[in-house]
Amino acid sequence: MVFGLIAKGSVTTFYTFRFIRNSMEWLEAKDKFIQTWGAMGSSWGVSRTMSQVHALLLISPRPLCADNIKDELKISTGNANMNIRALIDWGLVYREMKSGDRKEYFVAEKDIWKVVRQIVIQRKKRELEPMLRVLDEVSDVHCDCPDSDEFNRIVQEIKMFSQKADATLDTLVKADSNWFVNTFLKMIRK
Amino acid sequence: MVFGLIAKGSVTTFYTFRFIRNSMEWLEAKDKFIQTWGAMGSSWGVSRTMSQVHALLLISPRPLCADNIKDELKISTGNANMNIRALIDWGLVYREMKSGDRKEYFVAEKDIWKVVRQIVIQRKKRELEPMLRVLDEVSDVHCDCPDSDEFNRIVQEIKMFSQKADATLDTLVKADSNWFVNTFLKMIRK
DNA sequence: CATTAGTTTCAATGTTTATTGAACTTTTTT
DNA sequence: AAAAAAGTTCAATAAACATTGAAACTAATG
Repeated sequence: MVFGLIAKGSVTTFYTFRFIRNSMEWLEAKDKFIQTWGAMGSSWGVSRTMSQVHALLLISPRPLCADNIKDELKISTGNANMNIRALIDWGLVYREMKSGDRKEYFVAEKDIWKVVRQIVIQRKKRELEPMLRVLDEVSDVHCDCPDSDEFNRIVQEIKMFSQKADATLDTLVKADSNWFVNTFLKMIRK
Repeated sequence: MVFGLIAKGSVTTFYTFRFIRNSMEWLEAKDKFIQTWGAMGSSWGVSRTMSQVHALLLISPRPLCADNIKDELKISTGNANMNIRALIDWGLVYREMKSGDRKEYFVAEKDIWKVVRQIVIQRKKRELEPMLRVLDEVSDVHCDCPDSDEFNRIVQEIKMFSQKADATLDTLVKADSNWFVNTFLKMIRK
């Protein structure tokens, strides 16, 4: 290992070059993860900033307060607040109090299986179930127009598929982490 | 059944009320389906108009040309063109020629299982695989900073989960429609 | 009970993303 | 080979969506 002496103001500080190089890598890696998680969010219909706040909390070993998040991501107080609240609504982040401190702190759910489960539960409720209701409303419309047969056929097909997906997701959501891993390992093998 | 006579300009037209009522319902149903499919798209990161074009083609019993789509959805020629092309890129819509007509016509893939499969293939390629590459890049960064351990732990967990998901989706994509239905029926029952 | 630290709200503003429309290219017809 | 018809591109514009910042609110402290 190579060592080095670096003057910093009047204090001479002792570092290993390896530490310096990896320290850079670490900051880059952290930033890249947050940016990528944010971009992924936005291509799945979740706001970029909300995903970035989520990423930041996921990799943080300790609870963060709104101010920490605001500073790290260089966003406004209001924005931080709104996105933290949205994450709590999604059930992906928990509030936490420290005794002797009136600030609120936040921690992310760290168990990835629980995170995915929670997202499935929420999107099912927010999108799949309303879609099923609409499919019911529009299905079985009779008329002498030549096009309504095809409409009914397709709507029926989508409805049946969605119901199947809905039921499957229910099962998935009730299952625990091991069940998930095992089932899909089995699926992969055959 | 109840009949009615309705004066329309100088011509007296003969309708059944039932036809009139259901004709309204049909147009409403069609519109509601297109609107809902569009809204669903936009909450999953797909442009509203692209999803609407998809919906329109899904329920159409015959191939449509760009002009039909432009008129039905009241959008510009350029917009129609761009979104049709994007749907072809996604593998959800096919080009079709009619002999004795120089216009291009378009048909949607109507087998819902194939539609879902195609979307899975595309999103896997466009999002899951790039994400896996980034996770590889940022994983296993060592440094003396106190936070890198948690970072590595979480990145590792996400990486393992994503690899599992990736493999599972590969299996799903290779499977045929019946396999899908049967497997998930089994999953639902136990 | 006034002060302060922390949180929430929301109109104004800024940013991103989608759409138009007109110019341009390509292909077919006369 | 000119005209017509269809298809494509893209800069300007419009619409959707996210962010700020300042004011309002709430709860804890001296």
